[in-house]
Amino acid sequence: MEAKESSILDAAEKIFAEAGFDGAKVSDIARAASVAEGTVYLYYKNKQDLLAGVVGRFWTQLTLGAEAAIEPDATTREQLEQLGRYHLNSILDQFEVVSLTYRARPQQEQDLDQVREYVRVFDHIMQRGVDRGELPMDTPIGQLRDVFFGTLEFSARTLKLRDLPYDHSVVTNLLAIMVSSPNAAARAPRGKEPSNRDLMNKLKSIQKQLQTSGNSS
Amino acid sequence: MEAKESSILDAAEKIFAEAGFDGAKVSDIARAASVAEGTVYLYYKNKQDLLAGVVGRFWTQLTLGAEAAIEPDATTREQLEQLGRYHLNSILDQFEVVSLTYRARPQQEQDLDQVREYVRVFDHIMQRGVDRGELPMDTPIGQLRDVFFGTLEFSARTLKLRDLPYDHSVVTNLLAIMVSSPNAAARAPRGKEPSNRDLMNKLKSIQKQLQTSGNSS
DNA sequence: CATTTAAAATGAGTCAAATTCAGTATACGG
DNA sequence: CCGTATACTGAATTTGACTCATTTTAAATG
Repeated sequence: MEAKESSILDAAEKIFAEAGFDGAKVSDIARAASVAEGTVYLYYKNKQDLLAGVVGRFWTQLTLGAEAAIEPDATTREQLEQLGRYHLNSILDQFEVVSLTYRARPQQEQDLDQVREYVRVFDHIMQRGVDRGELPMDTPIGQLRDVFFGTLEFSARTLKLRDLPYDHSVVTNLLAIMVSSPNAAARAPRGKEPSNRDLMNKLKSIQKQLQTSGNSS
Repeated sequence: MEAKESSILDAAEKIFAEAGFDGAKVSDIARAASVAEGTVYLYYKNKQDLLAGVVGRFWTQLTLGAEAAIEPDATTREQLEQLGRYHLNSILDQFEVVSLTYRARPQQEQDLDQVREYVRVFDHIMQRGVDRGELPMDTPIGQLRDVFFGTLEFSARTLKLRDLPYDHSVVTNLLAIMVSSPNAAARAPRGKEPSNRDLMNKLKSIQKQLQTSGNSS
């Protein structure tokens, strides 16, 4: 049965989440799934592998959710905000499973495939942004990805530690940092250097002046 | 003996680092420390506690090293760069122990005290920066801390994954983002938007043209 | 020194789970 | 209805953390 496998995963997710990896007994998981202990081992090589199954499914779901949460024709910045909001919300919500991700990646192994796939959602947004020239990229995408996910994950941990709920300012501030805000110039009139727009305007006016001058001569 | 305790820690660190927490047998650690298995339990309540000892010692060392790596009268930005460089180097260097930190923090528990202490090094730098008005703070320090450590940790993971060595650009770019860089404008001439310098040059050339035109007429 | 006593160390034995596997049940094609 | 393959079971095995009765070491005392 196909359904049995997912019933085992459900049971495992529940037990792992409430007891942690070490605290969860395979026998408990088997019981919760209404299955004999040996049956679990027909579907998963061992307890580690079972955890990988749970965690992998979680990240796959997360990828689907993220793709749904992003409006295809929003600006890059808006999309990043959508992803950021979605990501932070999700990992806060399922903090236990996220933490278990580290346990599913034993000693020196590659990341889970499903995590790598999830991360691609970010890469696609950024790539599109660069292609369209919406982003003044002076940092490689790969590095910005670490900024994005690293910051959000650590922020989530901090919020959990302090028992605080989702805080949108985390996402807002992160984006303000990562993407030099489109209205930064308007917001920050204190810089001593003139903005490009200022220069461009002056340039246009001089050009007009030049044309006029040329015509008249 | 005091020395015996640290010899056990040394052995544990070695075995944990090469075999991971689950792979490490207490009997192996005992053997490596030239001590009977029971003796380990005289110093540490259990295997978890032993791991906490190893990890705690690591972060304490890291705090000392960080304080030594920071020049007291450098600017805030310089200090952040020093800490960033030191941090990234260290966690790359002892990646296994850093990873074990997650295992030493079982299910929902507070961070290790030693980690919290380490993090204070960052807070002090930032606080001083704010007090002196060197930083245009529009994001709370707590959030910037998550940006700083989150980014560096994820970057380290990425580098390890790709088998790459320390990359200073990670620190540089992080700082460029966190602290609005003083020379950012001058450094990035390649964006599709013309840089200020480009505009300024064009402006100057047009102006010259205008003058010439004006003179001739 | 010999002797007492406390502290430190030992390692064989206990025990809780993860994992295996010989045997049993179920389903399905002929 | 039978034969066979597949799915399932749970008792038996194995592994390794942890305990504790016993032994060793070291310091204090006379």
